[in-house]
Amino acid sequence: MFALADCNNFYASCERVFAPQLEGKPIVILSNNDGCVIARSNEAKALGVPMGTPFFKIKDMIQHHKIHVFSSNYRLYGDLSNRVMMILADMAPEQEVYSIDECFFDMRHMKNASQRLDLAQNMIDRVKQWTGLPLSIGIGPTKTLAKLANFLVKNKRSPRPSLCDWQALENPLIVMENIPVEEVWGVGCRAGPHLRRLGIGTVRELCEADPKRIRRAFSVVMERVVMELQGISCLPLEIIQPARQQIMVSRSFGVRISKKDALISALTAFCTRASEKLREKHLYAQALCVFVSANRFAEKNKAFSKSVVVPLDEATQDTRKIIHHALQTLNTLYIDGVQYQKAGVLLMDLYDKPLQRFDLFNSPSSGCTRSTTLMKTIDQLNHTFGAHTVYFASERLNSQWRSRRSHTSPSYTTSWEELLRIYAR
DNA sequence: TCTGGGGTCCTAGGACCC
DNA sequence: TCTGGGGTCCTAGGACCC
Repeated sequence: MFALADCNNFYASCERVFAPQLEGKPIVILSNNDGCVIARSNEAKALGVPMGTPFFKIKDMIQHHKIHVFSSNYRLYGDLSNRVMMILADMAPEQEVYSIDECFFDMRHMKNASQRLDLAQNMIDRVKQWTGLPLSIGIGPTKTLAKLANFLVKNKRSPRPSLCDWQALENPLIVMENIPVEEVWGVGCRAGPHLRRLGIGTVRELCEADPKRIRRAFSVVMERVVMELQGISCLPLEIIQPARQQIMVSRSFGVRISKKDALISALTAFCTRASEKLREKHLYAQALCVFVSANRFAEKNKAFSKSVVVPLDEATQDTRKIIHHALQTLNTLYIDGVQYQKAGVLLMDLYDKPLQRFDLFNSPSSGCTRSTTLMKTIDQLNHTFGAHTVYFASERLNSQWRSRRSHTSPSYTTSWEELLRIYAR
């Protein structure tokens, strides 16, 4: 048995924890650069704000319905997510953190359904009391069915308000009959229409399909989805996070930029952050990819995108080396006159130990330890005295590219300056 | 005018080996 | 006229997730 715990409308709920006057009011959260709607409160969903819409297309609607708008505040959401995950980890032995607002648990050890329901209810109550965040829990014999149980909770089709045990449903086939196939975990926007063309439109129809036929028409992934719906567990709990395979940092720019120094500045910032992530995870990169693009929504002949992969002769986690290679690459990518909209850096071929190829005739240089010490010192300074206490100078050449964030809430839980203030009269 | 960021896995096809 | 069989590894592109 698996349980899936999921925070309701996570980003919107995080904002509400520190702005309780917004309880019951419609809220939307925007992506970086205030581009698209990426989270909505129930009230905003009810008003018909679609997920993923560009903000500029719904500005009138926002004003008309007095919808509250927030730029995304990942420091706040990340911190609250950690708190929720820690609370839950304390209550159940085996936890897989699946995303910023979701985690799976192993519930095999729970003898009966009432024990499972009690534990789940305790989790919901404790998270609400300790963090102020609302949680839903779905329980099922496979991860996919636990997800589906969670869907029932979110859509108020569960017998209980915040949790649902698939095993306790009186007639699961009838329930499946009334859920469109697109709601299944693993069926995306491409497979949905394809399944419908094959005469499979509901979860029940997918559950009753022949797995081998589905495998031929799709792939082993969809075959597993069918089996999971049938109650055959194919996706185990992943308690130990598998090692990262790549680390990416990229941003859309606040305005279109055409000057090379703005791109240099942006890439320096991206490389700095990517290298920090590398060191946080104790990894070394053996290759990197640099990419730049112009407006991707332009007509085909105007849309422009270019990327270059650079293999490194030595795996590294040294920000200087990564910046050096990225900026060298920029010389071959940059075209005068292009209006750039986005750029990024991707670190690839990650290893948990440096792959060192020493010179056959010389002893290992001391460069390695010097580099480690320098990076550690920089990280410590920035950790102790705040981000950007020390940085690489080329980051400040031109800050034209910085993203728009016009509706940001304070970092209530991660910055002394931005703590919530309460006044007494 | 304006459209996010960061990941994973699978498959097909090409290159190469004996 | 007629051109094998059985592998591995790598990469690009597609699909999916939150």
